[in-house]
Amino acid sequence: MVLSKRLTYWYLHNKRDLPWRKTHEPYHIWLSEIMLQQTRIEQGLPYYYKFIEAYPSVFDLAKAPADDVLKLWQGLGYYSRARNLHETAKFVAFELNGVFPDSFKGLLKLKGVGDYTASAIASICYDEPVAVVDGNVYRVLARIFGIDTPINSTAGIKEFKKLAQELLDKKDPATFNQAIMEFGALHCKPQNPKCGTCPFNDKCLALKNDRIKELPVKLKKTKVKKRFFNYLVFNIDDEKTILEQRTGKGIWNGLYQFPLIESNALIDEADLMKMEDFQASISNLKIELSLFNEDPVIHKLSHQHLFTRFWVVNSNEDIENSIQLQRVQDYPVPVLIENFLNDYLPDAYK
DNA sequence: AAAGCGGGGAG
DNA sequence: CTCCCAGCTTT
Repeated sequence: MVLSKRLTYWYLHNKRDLPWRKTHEPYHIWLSEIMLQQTRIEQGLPYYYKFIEAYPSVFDLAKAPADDVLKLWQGLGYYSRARNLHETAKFVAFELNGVFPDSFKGLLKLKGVGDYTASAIASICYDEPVAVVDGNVYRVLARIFGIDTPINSTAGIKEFKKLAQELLDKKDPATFNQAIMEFGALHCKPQNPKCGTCPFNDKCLALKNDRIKELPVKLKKTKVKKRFFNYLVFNIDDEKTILEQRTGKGIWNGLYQFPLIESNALIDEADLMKMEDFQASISNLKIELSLFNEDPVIHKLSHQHLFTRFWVVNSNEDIENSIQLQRVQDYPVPVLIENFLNDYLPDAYK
């Protein structure tokens, strides 16, 4: 039997009941696909529900303030996705009269939509025969066909896309694409794949050659960089503080945080007082410093470990641009800040 | 071609 | 601890 037939048979009997599988509306499919980029379904699911409730149509999303969108995205990570999501919503709503492009080529032009996402939307919404290649597809194909070309090499990306496109059921690309991904997620898993009950265990080259654990091949892991964050949590008359919005190309672009002093190592109060950035932050204020956490919080990102200390800067003099402490939770903040706030803010403020 | 971008779950 | 997740963009 051809691969696509076995795959779709497996899919029909094993697929999960997911909300975006009840619709072919481009807005909902697009929203789910952006959210699920590099994100597990279990993690993205609650966000999907939140977004379709807050923004039932692309027009609602387009009209929303950027900070509201980021706030709703808070905790999901890769925040450029949220910024691109909003940009694309505005483009579709205001430039395309709310109608999404109806082809792979057209979809590919949208911000935040790459080869995978354009293929997913085009196949699911418009039955266009374009194969998706996500992490699941790489794994399933690498194993069944015993391919050891690195999946994140230029050659690998080309090779796997070509193979997936050949295998694709051109008559029902929507089902095939979702089937191969679901199969990778539930059956041909990274660890402990269920080879014993696999519909392909008669032909899988990786199983035959005992290479399940080697495939797929992925090029080198990046090394983690250590950074040292000192947040200045201003406490003005026990009612106000300062937040700043992150800008630029680094982590958490667009999110808010307390004034940050970054150092090259863990520092004490005396070191902090000597730093120019710190002196500039407090200007001529009369302050009293207290360290909130002696043991730094180690916030782990994919490529960085952030050793973080929160310094409470008490003062009775007001500062320009200060905001009410209660208002802090209205701003989109990194999980690192959110966790701190849950420890720091009295219950009355939450 | 390589680097950068989050947070969380599984083993 | 390591690996990886319905990847994309920038350099």
